[in-house]
Amino acid sequence: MSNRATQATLKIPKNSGAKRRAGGKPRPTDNSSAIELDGLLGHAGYAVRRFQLWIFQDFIRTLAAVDITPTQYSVLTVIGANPGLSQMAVAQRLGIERARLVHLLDSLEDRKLVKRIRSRTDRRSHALHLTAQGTVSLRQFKLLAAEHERHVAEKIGKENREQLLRILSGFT
Amino acid sequence: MSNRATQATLKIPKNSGAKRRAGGKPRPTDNSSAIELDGLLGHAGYAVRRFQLWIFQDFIRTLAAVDITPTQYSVLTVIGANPGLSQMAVAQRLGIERARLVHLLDSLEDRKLVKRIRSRTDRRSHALHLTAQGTVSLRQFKLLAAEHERHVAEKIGKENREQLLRILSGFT
DNA sequence: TATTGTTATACTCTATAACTATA
DNA sequence: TATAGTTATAGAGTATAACAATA
Repeated sequence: MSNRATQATLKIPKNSGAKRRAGGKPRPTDNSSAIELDGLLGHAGYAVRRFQLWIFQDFIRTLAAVDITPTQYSVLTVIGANPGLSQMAVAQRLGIERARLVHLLDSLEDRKLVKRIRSRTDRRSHALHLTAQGTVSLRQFKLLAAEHERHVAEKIGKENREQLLRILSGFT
Repeated sequence: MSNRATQATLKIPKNSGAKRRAGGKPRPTDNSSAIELDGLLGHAGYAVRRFQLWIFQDFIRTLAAVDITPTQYSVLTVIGANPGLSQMAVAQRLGIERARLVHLLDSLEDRKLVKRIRSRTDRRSHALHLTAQGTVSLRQFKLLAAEHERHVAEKIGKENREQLLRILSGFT
């Protein structure tokens, strides 16, 4: 009923910015820039959603060569910083469903970036570790992620980016 | 390949905050608050994603009684402020796929909030209007949305919310 | 009994292509 | 030919429930 999905996924348009409209008389439906957004502009959620679309698109574009999404990056980073973590712990920490993390890890394990090691103390759980290759790769991913972060700074300004991080520091 | 979906949907946990862990000795996987987030904290995208999850959850919770999602609200608001707009125009303006907007409008039309009127000048397109009931309802939705916005201000601070809107004002 | 990881199902959203009716 | 709206399909993500192994 109220458990509704309200996406913020992405979309990297192939024909970005191209194709405006050749000639002919402009029709009322055409002047998209003149469309009134009304109250929407006063809503933090709207701005944040649009910003997140941009930021995720840029992240994916910047890390396209290594084929790593923001979610994959966050999983790798947390495992790298906390070797031996269980799947439950990673899922809770990042707010990912544990059922979904299974598939994410399947993929990362197939790519030899992560390994699951059966815990000896609690054989129900898996201790998560980066592989040697995963450790090396993550270093490269971090360089690219830093580049993405510079794009953010360019887009909204260095000072503004820092203020943003400060304002949202409570959401970890 | 790089056109990947990197969600930010939501999840309103039924058992919010409950169920921690009764007794027994704490296990290494249990101290979620001690888990190192490493570089993630320096990324605007991570903070923004977490913030958006919170904000959408609160929006949905606050408008649960009227069963309106952020996306539905944005569509209604734009139509209300720009009567006669075509579906293409709304879709472009809000960054919604036109194929998806069809279903969104089907639902809003079923609920008698919106009506599609065949354009007389271009019979391919529909001019979108709020119904009388839609106009009345939207006023109520806006009151609830304003209440949601106050929650945001309480959460991050009045000043911070205004700074946020200013920083992200470019993303419309 | 409870928890971890897993599998499975239903639903939402994105991306895409194709179809129709108009232009 | 091109465009607006529609329909359909595939993939990603969320929400849930159920199951096996283990605690």
